[in-house]
Amino acid sequence: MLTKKAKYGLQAILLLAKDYGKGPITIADLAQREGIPKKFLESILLALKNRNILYSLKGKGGGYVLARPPNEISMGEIVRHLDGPLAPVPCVSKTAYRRCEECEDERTCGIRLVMKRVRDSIADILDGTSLEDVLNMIDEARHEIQNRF
Amino acid sequence: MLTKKAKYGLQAILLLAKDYGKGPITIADLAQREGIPKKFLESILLALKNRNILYSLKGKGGGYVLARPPNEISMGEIVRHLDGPLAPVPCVSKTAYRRCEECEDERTCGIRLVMKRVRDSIADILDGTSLEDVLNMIDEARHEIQNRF
DNA sequence: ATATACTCTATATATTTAGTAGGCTATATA
DNA sequence: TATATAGCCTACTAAATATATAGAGTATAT
Repeated sequence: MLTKKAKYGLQAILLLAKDYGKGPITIADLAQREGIPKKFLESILLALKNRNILYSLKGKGGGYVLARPPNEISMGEIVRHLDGPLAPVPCVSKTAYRRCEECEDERTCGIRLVMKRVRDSIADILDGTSLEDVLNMIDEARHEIQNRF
Repeated sequence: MLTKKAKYGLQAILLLAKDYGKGPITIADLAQREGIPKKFLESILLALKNRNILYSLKGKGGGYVLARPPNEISMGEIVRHLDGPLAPVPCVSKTAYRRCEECEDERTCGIRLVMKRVRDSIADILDGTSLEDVLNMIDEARHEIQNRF
């Protein structure tokens, strides 16, 4: 399950992606528009900045902007940085592998064999979907709704 | 991330699947063989019994058995019952749908559009993999290791 | 100078996870 | 029918994680 942290982070970053190239947006503005506690969002955006997903400008007229264009930032990178590894068990994680202590032979662990498929599938989707892709998906969904009437 | 609860449950249930048809296995036996705290496993197996995944026999010679043959129990059913919905956000869950309060229009929410794909993919894998399938995967993995030498 | 806006450290609260303790109930079998 | 076996049920607790909040500090545009 996505935590609020990741969800808030994604909400804010999608606003930044939508207005990419139009200058910085303040934390206060993002927080208000999405109904996110300001102080909480502050710490989330800071984390994303440290990962070089966002860039910030201080002082008047300042705020946050994407550090890279929307097609160069994937959903996977964001979720991983805010919620940790995508893998359901650490022993199938590629970015944060950790052995299960008790596991006698990892290669023949049934749970691992299944969860590896799950991890690969999640990673394929999230790493294969950029912010630009998401914006396009939203547009498509909007058009579909229009065309129904 | 899978909780220990789900992991322990899966470990125990895979032992039961392997010896399906050979009579009941006690909690104490399962706990010892997998290094699981006995009392914790007790509550896990009870939950699986209430879901009609396991069946139990009391008294001497008693213990737990699968309530159905291994090909009729899916990984998805087990994980859902122990850890809750597979969906990363409640608004894309089929078994436990819940609306996001703040969300203005669910149909055009970017996070939802992406997470729906993730949910469907996880559900396809876990609901499409039975305990029998897992046992077969383990066997295949064993043979692969053999054939390397 | 001054207001704006991000940065950093510390703290608080709620919820979930991961257990533990102990008595109760049903059953096989001697 | 006594007894040991083995699951059932209720309650409690400790630790970790999630979800924030407070307040002082720092950089910057005007």
